[in-house]
Amino acid sequence: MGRRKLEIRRIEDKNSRQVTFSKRRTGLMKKAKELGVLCDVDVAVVIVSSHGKLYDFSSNNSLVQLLQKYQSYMECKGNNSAEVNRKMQNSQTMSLPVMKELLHTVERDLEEPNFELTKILQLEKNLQTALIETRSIKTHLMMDTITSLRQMRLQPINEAEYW
Amino acid sequence: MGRRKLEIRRIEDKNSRQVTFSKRRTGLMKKAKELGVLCDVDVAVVIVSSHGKLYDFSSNNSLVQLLQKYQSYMECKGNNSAEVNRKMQNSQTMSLPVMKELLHTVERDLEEPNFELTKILQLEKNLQTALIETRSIKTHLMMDTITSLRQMRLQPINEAEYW
DNA sequence: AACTATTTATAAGA
DNA sequence: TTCTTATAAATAGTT
Repeated sequence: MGRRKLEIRRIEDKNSRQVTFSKRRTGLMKKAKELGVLCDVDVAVVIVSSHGKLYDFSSNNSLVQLLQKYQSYMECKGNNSAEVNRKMQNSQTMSLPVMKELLHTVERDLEEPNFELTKILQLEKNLQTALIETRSIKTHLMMDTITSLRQMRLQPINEAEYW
Repeated sequence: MGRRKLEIRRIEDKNSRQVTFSKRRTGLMKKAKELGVLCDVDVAVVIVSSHGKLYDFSSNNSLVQLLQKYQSYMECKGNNSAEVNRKMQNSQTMSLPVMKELLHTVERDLEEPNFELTKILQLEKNLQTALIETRSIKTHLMMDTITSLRQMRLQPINEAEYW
C-alpha cells in the first residue's frame, strides 16, 4: 500500500525499518481497536521492539484480564484437571524438591510478619524465587489452555493463508 | 475500505458482524505477521470472541514467552523490587494468611511422595489452589511491568490519535 | 465463497 | 521528523 510493492522480509536499512515500524505499529493498533468495537470482541496487541520497548493495546479488558479470562473459561469447561496436572508432574522445568524447599523458605518468612525493610526485602526475594518456579507451572497451564482452545475452534485459522 | 464508509461502532446485524469479524481478524493477523517480519520485532495478537472463542497469533515467541521477556527485562532494570513488593502486600486480591495456609498444605503433600491416585488428586487440588493465589501476584507483577514500561516509552502512544 | 467498487493504509518523496 | 501523494492493499456490500 505505497508507492511501490514491498516484499515482506526484514527491512535492512535501519532508518526505513524504524519509519515503517512507526507507521505500521500505529496502523495495527488502529485496526485492533476497530475490530474490537465493530465486532464486540476483546482484542489485545503486544509488540516488543528489538530494544525491548513495549507497545501494547487492549480493548475493554487489560491484557492480563484477557489472559485470566481464558483460564476461567477453561476451568469452567473442566479442561485443565488431571491431564494438565500430569503434564506439570512430568515437566522438566518444574522440580518438586526445589519447589518444596522454596515453599518452606517462604513459609518461614510468613511466620513472623516483621515488616522491617530487611525482612520485606528477604520476603520479596523468596517470594520472587517461588514465583519463578511457579511461573513454569502457570506457563504450562496457559499454553495448554491456548492449545485446548485452538483444538476447540470450529474454524481454525489456516496459517498458510497468510503467506 | 469497501463499497461504503463504515462507522466504527458495534455492527448490530449479527450476520454482518460475524462476516466482518472473520475478514478483519484475518487482516489483523496478516498485518501483525508482516510487522514482525519487516521490522524484526515480536508481535502478539489475542482475540476473544463474545462466545469465548480464542484466536491468537504470536511471532517468534509464544505470547507467554513474550510476557516473560518483559519481566526479565524489568528485573534487569531493577524496576520491580521494593515498590512492586509493597503493592503486592497491599493488594486486596492477595492474602498472606491464605497463601501461608496453602503453602503449608502443599508442603505436607510433598513430604510423602505417595503417588496413589487419591494423593495425586489431593496434591493437584492444593497446587491448583496455590496457583490461583500466586496468579494474583503474577498479575500484579505483569501489570506493573507493563505500566512501568509504558512510563519508560520515549514516544507514548497517543490514545486520542486513533479516534 | 467470489467479486469489485471504494475506502484505507502506507512507501517513497518533499 | 512531519506532511504529501501515488499506489497497493483491505474490505463493505453484492452476487
